[in-house]
Amino acid sequence: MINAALHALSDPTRRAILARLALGEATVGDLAQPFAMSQPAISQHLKVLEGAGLILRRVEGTKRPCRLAPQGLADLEDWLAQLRRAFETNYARLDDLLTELDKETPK
Amino acid sequence: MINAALHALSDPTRRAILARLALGEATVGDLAQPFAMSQPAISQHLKVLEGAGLILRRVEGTKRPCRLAPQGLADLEDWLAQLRRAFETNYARLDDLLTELDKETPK
DNA sequence: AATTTATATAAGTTAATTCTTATATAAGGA
DNA sequence: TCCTTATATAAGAATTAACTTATATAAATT
Repeated sequence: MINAALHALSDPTRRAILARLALGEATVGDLAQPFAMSQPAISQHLKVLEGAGLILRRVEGTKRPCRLAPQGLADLEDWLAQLRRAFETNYARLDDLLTELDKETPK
Repeated sequence: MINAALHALSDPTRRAILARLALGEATVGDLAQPFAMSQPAISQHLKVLEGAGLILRRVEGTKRPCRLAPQGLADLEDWLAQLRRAFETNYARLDDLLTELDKETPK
């Protein structure tokens, strides 16, 4: 799932869609409007975001209002936190060592 | 910059490389070894990671030891935290709205 | 019932990505 | 110096991604 999430987030248009959704629910039309891009293109991006668990949609007549899915960030946060922990436990010594090496090579 | 970072992270091989580097410094050869992939392929991934500010390299004779770039990690965390806040505030607001709607529709 | 509105899906195109193999470069060791 | 090791770069092939236009569907409006 982290793969789907990061793939979804790697596209600037999709990130802009998320930013817009942070302001509140929006329909596909609302979301498409600010972009110089066709409606199907936006629908395709929304499918990717939904597949990654980053947005939710409901049915309201012919509209499909979208909103952010807070749970969708959890896996990504876990992954990043894990990377951070490993980094912290394994790099303390290395950083000191590299600093020392720098001092030994003055100029 | 966040664009380059997220693009870099969208590839599973590159994420695996970062995970390996979280355990400590490694040369290109070290990094290539666990993968069923040629050395040039790994070098190309490393170039992407370096360009995204996620790794640092030093020169040590003919070797090029790589390590995680603390700033790259920090920037990512900041971005993700910001995204999390956006997700949460929107969720809270929507929650309030739905609660209000509930009150207005008593049973 | 016919038309319009909101969205989805299909098919095709172009461009970007990720590999490959072949080759270049530069430091280390015999 | 010659050979080997470690890595980078170039060029090309295969795959995937991100668009497009055309069309389908289903609810809302007239």
